[in-house]
Amino acid sequence: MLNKFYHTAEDMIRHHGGRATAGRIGILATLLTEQQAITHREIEQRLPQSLQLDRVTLYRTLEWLVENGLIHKITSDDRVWRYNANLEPQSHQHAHFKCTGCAQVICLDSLPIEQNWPLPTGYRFQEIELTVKGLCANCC
Amino acid sequence: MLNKFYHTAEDMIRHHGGRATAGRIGILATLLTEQQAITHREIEQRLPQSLQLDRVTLYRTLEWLVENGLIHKITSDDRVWRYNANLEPQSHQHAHFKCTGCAQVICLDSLPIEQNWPLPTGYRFQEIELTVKGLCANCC
DNA sequence: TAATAAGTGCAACATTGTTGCATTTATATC
DNA sequence: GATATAAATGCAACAATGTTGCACTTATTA
Repeated sequence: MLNKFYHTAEDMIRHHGGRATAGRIGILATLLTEQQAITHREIEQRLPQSLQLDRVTLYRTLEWLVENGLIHKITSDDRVWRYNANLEPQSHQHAHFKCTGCAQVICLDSLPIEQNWPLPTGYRFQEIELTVKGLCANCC
Repeated sequence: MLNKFYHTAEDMIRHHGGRATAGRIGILATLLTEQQAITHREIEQRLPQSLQLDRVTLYRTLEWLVENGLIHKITSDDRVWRYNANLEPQSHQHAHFKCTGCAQVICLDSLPIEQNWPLPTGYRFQEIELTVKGLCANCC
């Protein structure tokens, strides 16, 4: 199952002019398999034993993947970044759902986010961060 | 100017059955004077020299004020909590604006947040966190 | 004024993320 | 295929934010 994503991951990385290292491919493939956004620590745990990376390398690789638009990272109230692969590169503007029971985070692509927010005069809109909190199906 | 808020702060604290200590009153009064949400560190800097509190006490006092609904705290992408006094106790559900230039955070009470978000089946809505990012009047 | 629970200060710790620098490696070129 | 080189990695140390345990102090009650 994971193998399928290794090839995809390598392609995505090469398309962005980056070196296709084992670390990058493994990390991106791991994120591609996930149906949810996961933390640095969770990524570490899911990497195969043949691919044990240094914490710092993982942080730097994630940063590179974000900068190149292959993944995106999500703020949360527990002060931990969560990462999710960008299946469709163009749609970064979407909302997220966080379960207050198990801390699971998923992307809510279905939520359209209009950009007409009434700000104080003199303020300029850039982007919006929207997190819906509640209980997931398992925690209900 | 600050004195006016000390009396208000003390009243608010006593109404909630808490001890009216110098620390609590000073911290709440400081937050009441602010037109924006400020961080733990900024609160520390704004406290009068006659009231120098331990970091831990400040954290615990803020926690108490949040639990008692006198202030609320706001997540941000820089992993730092920001605190704001609750002028109208009932209206916790509002959006925030964060300036990407100076990191200033203000409350956008004018934004109505409807609660009809289409979640996956089996999911239950609890609350919503909404942060609009952009440039404030000073940074434009 | 004294008793007591509530609040505070200090030290140590935990978690998450970052920086500097030497070493290793993927890729381009020969 | 061998080699040069920039890019990526690993290690150690550090930084920022927040938490825990426990002894001490203080606001409140009686």
